[in-house]
Amino acid sequence: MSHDYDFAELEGRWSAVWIDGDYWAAPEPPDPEKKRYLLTMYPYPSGDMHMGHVEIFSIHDSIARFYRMNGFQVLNPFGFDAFGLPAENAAIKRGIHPREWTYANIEKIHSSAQRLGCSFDWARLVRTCDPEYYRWNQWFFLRFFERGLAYKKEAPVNWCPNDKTVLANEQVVGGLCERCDTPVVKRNLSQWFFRITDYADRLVDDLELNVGWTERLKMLQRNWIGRSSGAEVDFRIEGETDPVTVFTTRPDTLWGATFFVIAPEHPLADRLVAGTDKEAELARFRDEVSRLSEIDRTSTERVKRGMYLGKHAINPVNDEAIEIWAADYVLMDYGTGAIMAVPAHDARDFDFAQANGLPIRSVITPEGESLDEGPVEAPYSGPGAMARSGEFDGTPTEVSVQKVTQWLAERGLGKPAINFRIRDWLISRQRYWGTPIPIVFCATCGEVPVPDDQLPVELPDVVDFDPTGEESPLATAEEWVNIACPRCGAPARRETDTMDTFVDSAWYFHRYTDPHNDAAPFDPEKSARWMAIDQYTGGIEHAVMHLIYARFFQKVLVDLGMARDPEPFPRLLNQGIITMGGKRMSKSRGNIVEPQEAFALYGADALRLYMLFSGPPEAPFDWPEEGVAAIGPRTFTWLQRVWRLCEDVRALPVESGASGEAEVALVKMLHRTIKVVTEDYGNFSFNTAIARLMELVNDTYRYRSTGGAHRATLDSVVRNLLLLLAPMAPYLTEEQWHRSGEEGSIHREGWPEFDAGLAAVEAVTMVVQINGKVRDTLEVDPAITEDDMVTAALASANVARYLEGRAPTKIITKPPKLVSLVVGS
RNA sequence: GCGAGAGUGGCGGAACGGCAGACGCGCUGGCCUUAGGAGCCAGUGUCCUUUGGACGUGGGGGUUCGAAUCCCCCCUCUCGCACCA
Repeated sequence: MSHDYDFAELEGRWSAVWIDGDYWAAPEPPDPEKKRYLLTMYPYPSGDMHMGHVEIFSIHDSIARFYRMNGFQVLNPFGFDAFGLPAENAAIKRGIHPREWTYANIEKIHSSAQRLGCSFDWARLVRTCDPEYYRWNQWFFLRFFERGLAYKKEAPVNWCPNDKTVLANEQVVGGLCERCDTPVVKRNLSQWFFRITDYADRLVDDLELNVGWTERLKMLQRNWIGRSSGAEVDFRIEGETDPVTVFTTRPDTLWGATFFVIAPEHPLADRLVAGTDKEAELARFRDEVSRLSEIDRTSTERVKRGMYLGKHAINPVNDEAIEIWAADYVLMDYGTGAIMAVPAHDARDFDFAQANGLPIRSVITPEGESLDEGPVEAPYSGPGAMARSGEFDGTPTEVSVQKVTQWLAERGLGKPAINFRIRDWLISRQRYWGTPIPIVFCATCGEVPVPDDQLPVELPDVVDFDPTGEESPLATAEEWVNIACPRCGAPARRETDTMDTFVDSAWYFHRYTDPHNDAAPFDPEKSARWMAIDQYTGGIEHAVMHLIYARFFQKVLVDLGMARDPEPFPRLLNQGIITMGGKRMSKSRGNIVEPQEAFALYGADALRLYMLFSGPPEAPFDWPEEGVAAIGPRTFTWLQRVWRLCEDVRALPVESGASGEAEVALVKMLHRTIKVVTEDYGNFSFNTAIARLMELVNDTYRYRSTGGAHRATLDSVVRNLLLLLAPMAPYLTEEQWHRSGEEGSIHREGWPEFDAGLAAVEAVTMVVQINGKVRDTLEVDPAITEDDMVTAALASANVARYLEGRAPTKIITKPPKLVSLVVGS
């Protein structure tokens, strides 16, 4: 047996043992009290794993192993988010099938994850591009369709001219395509949507259940859903029979409405100008607006533009006739596409009123101020008392919104209303590599769902999957497209769009609980045994995509009777992103670092420790310029140091040395280490856990270098050190565990326990402060009384020197660590 | 513009109302070695001549016996939303 740390040899050997022995299989059924479902976001196979994956898998795997050693029954599954655009684009570039490219990458990541020592339950591996998986996407689509939660409508949608497909709102970031950064344009298309807006309220309310989410993430979702409550108010329109409804969060400012604005695209605009000389002007204006890009239109720098439509609206609270304008700052797809403009109390209305010489009337008086009779200098949108509002004058903001709304409702002029920013989830994609939407279009029957027993609708082997921009590549598979209508048998055509891949990831965590079920997506009973997920780990970049879609799906599953928990992942750990030169690591930027070189030079354990030691899991991590070489000095040499310590101890004669003061000190250090390292694991504070273990190793070396050789003490140190290190460095610890003659895997051992007496410190450093400045430190018994502390402090020569004979006017004691003396100057 | 978070040695980071800089990198020195980009041991915030002391956590103010930590203002950076009525 070699005595060197031959990481390559031992890591290869143990990896095979663990995998062949199915070491990480979750017990079935689990004990409900002892179960832990630990999930990490499954990767997209766009190549080999990169350092971002290495980081999150290192964190996640350490958590999983820690729980296992603490006696929990752990489900720790893995899979691949295998459908999607990059596969197709790569395939087009290389002239191969996306499937080929995808499976090749799955192989790479699969083997890298095993090489890294991830303790996934490999038998549960899920690949979303397998028909055995995606048939259930189709099955869910049909359930959604039955309940009216999936529907097709024509609407202006986000179109990425580069990827030649539509995108959901969540996939447009700053007006650019989330994947390729191309500016997105609007196109009017008939598309499939999931009715996520029906769940908007629950999605906001239930955020509170996610106790293990950061406030930041909850707020991100809250903002994205954008719930605002207020009132809908009906305005009569000159020359129209039906009133037009506006949405406002400030019905208390109704008396200050001095004009009325509708979106240029609003159908009312056409009717108002029909037959007047303004017809052409409106057409021109609308054309100008439509040619603006999303980015330009939403720029706050831009001057708001609009035109008077020549007609008036009647303010229902005072029957005042106010001008109706069309303006580009009012959006057709929020609220009702029409607003009442209150320039005195809304910055946008104020800007527009000033630019167009429209009247401005203040109707809210800030607290403690009287109504200003002069011209309004700036909009005031804060709270205050109502004014110039008839019977409501003096009503404060806290109650005015509610009172006015009620007053409107009683007169049939309006009602309470809630508006959301979130839009229905657009799930159609005009691309090949995805789940076919299981719908058939029949001339007589319309949209006909594919019957369950005909699922899966398998993806045909289309040769030309280059997107045309007009039609999904699936449309070229004539034999596949043209089928008989499942209802009437007449010739019909299949839907040729595929589903957004975020549908796949919206429920994959349920599939893991029952991955081989061929009669249902999963058995709800099996799922209920493991759900909800006890700890989810993954990137923050999914804050408003995957994490909202999956929460939505979960709620639908609850409504379908297939799930119990309202929230799927109440605890979520977002790892910090890995950057290189300050830029996010990504395939498209070409700054990906793959782990193979690190595996070869330093091994998986050193790489894992390097990632964990770099800082807290949530902190961003900039990959160093020296690259992989940084692993050497930071963690590889330390692992060698641990290795040598183990070998050194084992070479000592069993009867060597005698137990004395030095041994007791070392044992106490060991127990303190067990205590704090256990706490650190509990807080996912791996960097400090490693620091504590380094201190233990340093103390042990110091003990050896000063002649210490008590074998029994050292054996205990080594044994516990290995156990504490095992979740983070699974290979070295397993090897040394066996070299020490232990039976069985270290990863199936129980977590070490500390002796409270031994872990307690017997002397603490007591600080003596005078007027807040440290003047002396004394070693004292932790059980010291306050009186003894003061006595000891006053007995200090240093303290006496600073007191210069003066008696302290105040003495503060914080036993046993601090005495603070206050003296007058 | 609105909202949130963060600023600590040469570097990654500890501490989060009680000895600032744990641990590590880097650097310096010693030991060992035929040799070392190996290993072991020690030192390493800045300034002052010292035993010892002064200063020090982006800047300014405040609360407190005591502030990196709590509060207010400002600066810088990062992230999110961006005409959402």
